[in-house]
Amino acid sequence: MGRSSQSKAKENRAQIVQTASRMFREAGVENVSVAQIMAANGMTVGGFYKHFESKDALIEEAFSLAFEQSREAWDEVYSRADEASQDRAAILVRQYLRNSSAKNRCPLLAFAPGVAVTESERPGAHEYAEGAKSLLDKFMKEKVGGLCDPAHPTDADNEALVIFAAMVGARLLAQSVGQQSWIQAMEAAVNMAVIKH
Amino acid sequence: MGRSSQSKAKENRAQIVQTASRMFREAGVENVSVAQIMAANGMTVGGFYKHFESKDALIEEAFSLAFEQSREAWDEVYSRADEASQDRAAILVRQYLRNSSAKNRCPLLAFAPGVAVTESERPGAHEYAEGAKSLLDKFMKEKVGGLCDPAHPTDADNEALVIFAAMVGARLLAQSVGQQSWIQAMEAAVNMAVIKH
DNA sequence: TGTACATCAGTGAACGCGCGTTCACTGATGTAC
DNA sequence: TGTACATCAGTGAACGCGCGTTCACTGATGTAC
Repeated sequence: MGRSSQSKAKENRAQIVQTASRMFREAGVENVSVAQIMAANGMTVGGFYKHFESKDALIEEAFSLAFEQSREAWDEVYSRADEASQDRAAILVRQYLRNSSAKNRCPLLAFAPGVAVTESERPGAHEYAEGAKSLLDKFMKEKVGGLCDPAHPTDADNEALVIFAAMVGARLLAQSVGQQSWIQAMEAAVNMAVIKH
Repeated sequence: MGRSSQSKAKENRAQIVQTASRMFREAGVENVSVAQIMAANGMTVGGFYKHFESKDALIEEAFSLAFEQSREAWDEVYSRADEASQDRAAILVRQYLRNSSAKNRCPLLAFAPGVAVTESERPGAHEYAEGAKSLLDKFMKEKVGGLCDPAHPTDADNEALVIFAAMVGARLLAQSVGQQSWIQAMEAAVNMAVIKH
């Protein structure tokens, strides 16, 4: 087991980020060790630092990748939705609320900071904020046809913001409370709201 | 420094739970050690296990206390609000969104599980779920005059659920994204929604 | 009330564990001639 | 093309650290007489 070729090494690096992104979403950043990530790729822990400066650096890349893939998934939902049919944003919301398996967990929730700490202290805080903004932008673009001016939101902007916040909040509460009837009521409620507006 | 009196010991125990509840909300359960909690009460770590079986047991009590104090705070907001004036739930929502200091952080967010794990694995999961349900119950009671049947929600139930979810989701996104203009827009949006309905 | 003893709240050092990180080493890959 | 050497991706043991927990000990409190 000596050196890998440059192309293989590059491939390994990408694999590590992808695996970490998945494992972080499934179990949380704190509950996944560097050694576990390497083992999941059939490697040992020592080699990790040939690719990354630290675990925090990996967290940043893994966060960015997770949000990127979420954006792609949202685009796919949009593209599958019949252009002429009902509100496409409503379809996204429905998908979002349904799709609560561990593997596909939304990074907005999986990486959410339970507590707010100074940005420099929390690894990946910058990437999380950027990713959250990008998903919100994508939602607003579809819902109200473009980014609103945060300083002067229109009524339509505000309605869309509420639905976005409710969508995220509903899934947070649903997965926490873990009572099926409440989850269904939450989903029905958000679905109703998104259709009405 | 020998034994404390029984009443003093009981007082110390209550202080530990109160201090832990505050520190957990400020910095997160994972980022506060047993030794730190004891030091904050002017004690050393060894005595902790005369009061609690484990850190997990303290977490459970601290969670319950935090939710209990949140319920009391909500009651106080309700009682201060003029009975005859506008929607009292709207006042609560406004308070909730404004009150984002670290010390008063809502346990719904501070203790939110970023990832869903089996209930037995995550300390305090039961207390969190119960606390979340109790706050939702209190909100629904004020907003639609009583607990709705989760299996057959009315339209008013659904609207209240959306506002509750949006309130929580908005604060989660606001503290994460940390961009003041977005926070204000989020608050304006939720305020508008709660007043309209 | 006073005395002798048992109790036990609190002490602080030590233990065990998992984690992030380091390091000397290996051997296949890349490169210069 | 072949050969000699340098490079460096990956290995796996070891280190340092913080944490939850344990334990022998202390001495004021509680209790029995």
